[in-house]
Amino acid sequence: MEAVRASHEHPTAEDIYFSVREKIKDISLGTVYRNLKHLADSGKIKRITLSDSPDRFDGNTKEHLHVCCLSCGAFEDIGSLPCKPSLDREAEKECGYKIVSHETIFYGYCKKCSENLKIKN
Amino acid sequence: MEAVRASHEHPTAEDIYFSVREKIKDISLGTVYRNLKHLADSGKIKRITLSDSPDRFDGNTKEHLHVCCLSCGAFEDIGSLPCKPSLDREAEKECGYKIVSHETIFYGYCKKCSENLKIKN
DNA sequence: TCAGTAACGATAATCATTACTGATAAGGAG
DNA sequence: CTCCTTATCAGTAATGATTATCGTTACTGA
Repeated sequence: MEAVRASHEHPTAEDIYFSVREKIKDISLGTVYRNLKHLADSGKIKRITLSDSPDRFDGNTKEHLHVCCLSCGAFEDIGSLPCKPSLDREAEKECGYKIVSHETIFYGYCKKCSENLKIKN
Repeated sequence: MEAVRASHEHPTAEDIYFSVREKIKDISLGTVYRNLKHLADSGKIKRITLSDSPDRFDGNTKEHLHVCCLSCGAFEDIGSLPCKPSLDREAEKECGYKIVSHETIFYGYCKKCSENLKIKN
């Protein structure tokens, strides 16, 4: 839990594994997965699933936006752009579901990758 | 391609496999995966990745919203709710990425599942 | 007709994740 | 303290979706 909260970089299970190993030298990867699952199921952390990359975990459970680089896979928060809090209610009216949350991910190219691509073309 | 377009229910690779098999009786699952990958990579269809379920594919490449049932896994479009077209530009300004698209998924409980849950409690 | 390429079916390999298995430790109840 | 229960762990096997490989077959165009 500390390890997930400490990192602001949406660590993967493996990242967590290595960071926890600095304190608990013989913890096993299975234990990390098990506890991440418990934390995610109980809502204390958030699991983020992307294609072509292992799941990431986010200690910040407040709704916020994410952006993902299609070239290098970098994954960051978009801190400041507000997400309309009324959106869930609107969606609820539209589809008849009881909405509890939503997740928005932007896809694009980070600064470094867009420059590399420009040079190549 | 036809099979993906024909279904409006965000089929999984396996769904596609069975539906294509009605026309091409001995097509293999590998071929289905291979072609779905080509179509998705070239932008002709969209791949949707969720946790705890296989990837789904969407023949409708126009931006639109999705909703997913946390209990039964049902997955549908939210047809009518508009997604602000300016959102990508706003996000771009905030994070410095060159944004090309975004994906929003709402999570909640479908009609049937919310009723079942009410009865249980 | 034939070389070159593209796509296929079948199956093996991969990789993230989860399940299983003993072993060990912790917390009562008597 | 001793027995019993419960929980957690490390280590490892199993799972399941997806991708890669391989040998073969189908298509194309000169």
